[in-house]
Amino acid sequence: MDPAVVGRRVRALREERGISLSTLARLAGVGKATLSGLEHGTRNPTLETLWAVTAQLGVPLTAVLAEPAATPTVHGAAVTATLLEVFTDADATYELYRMRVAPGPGQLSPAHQPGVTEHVTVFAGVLRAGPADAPLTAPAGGHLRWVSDVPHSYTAVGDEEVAASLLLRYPRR
Amino acid sequence: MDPAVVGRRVRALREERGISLSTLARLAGVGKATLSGLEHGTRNPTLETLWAVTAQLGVPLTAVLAEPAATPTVHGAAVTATLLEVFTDADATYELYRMRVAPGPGQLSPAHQPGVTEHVTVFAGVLRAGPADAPLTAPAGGHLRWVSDVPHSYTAVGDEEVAASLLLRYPRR
DNA sequence: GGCTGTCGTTCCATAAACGGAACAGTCAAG
DNA sequence: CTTGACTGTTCCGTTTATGGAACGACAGCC
Repeated sequence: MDPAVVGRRVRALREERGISLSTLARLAGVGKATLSGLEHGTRNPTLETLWAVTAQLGVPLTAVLAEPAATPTVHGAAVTATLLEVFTDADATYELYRMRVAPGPGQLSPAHQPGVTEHVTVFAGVLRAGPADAPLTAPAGGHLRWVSDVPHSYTAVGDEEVAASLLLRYPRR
Repeated sequence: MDPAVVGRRVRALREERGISLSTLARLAGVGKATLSGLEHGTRNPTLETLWAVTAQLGVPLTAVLAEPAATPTVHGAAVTATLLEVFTDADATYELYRMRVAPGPGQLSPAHQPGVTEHVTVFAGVLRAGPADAPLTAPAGGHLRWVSDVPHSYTAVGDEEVAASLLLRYPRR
């Protein structure tokens, strides 16, 4: 992470709108010194400060945070998954992944916590996945679901790479 | 913006991974007091702190900041859907949505082109959806699938808002 | 020339976020 | 029961982010 990048984006957004540092500081209710240091990357701003500034600029917080696009969390050799979204409700937290499974030998993943379930919707290719001792198979358009508190596997059937969405559901304890 | 929401997400992500507050604090190189206060929402964390924690959790900063809100394409009164991804392969085009259905009267959507299918995975709440004359019902964790070349409906059963993922499959003609 | 306004930076006392240590609570082993 | 390792919270001294004030620089105007 690079605070200088965040600072450059804030400054760029401010100058796009043609307002001065002094004015933005006053509107956002932060000190000029704070905003100056933030734009220079010489400070380590507080969430509250960054929020006040970006809200006044009319952009979401995420617009100024330097993100390496996505976060390719490589599960292993055959599977690559990128986290699309995390959300929580009263009963559970969910992680939604976009998943690709390369053809060839599959991949084994260790067990998760008790009660965790996985939900897969296959976009393309044919996927065999589920508990390692009893995997299920789904073609494009199909859907799989299993309790993943045991070791489980992902395998692409045939030569085509599998594209799917993977939803991990973690019940609240 | 609500620091308590950020804190809840951090805690949820940590507990999903089954690691203790003490361990995460040590791995992320922050104090336990800092992490405790962050999870409770009683602190106003620094970007550096939040970055260290989320990086250790393996999620982007945006995952804990309360604003995904990329492209809200409001289907109508009861249903709001945000497009997460578009995917095309040799046979079809897919659109993956995150969908919310508000409790109360449902919503009717007109027919799509012939051959279009919808696949819904319910995360929370109970959803009744499908062809208007023969809707299907699925609880949290359930999955629905229908050919949507006829008018179809979405209705939340009960008082709870429904969260779901919606996959639209458009066959290539 | 002086005067006035605004620009962005720097100085500085205050407030608060920080990490380490001490704390009570829980669980398992002996 | 005692011990030990662990949990998460709270206390507290240190570090640092904060906002107001002072600063020099520049522009327009008299």
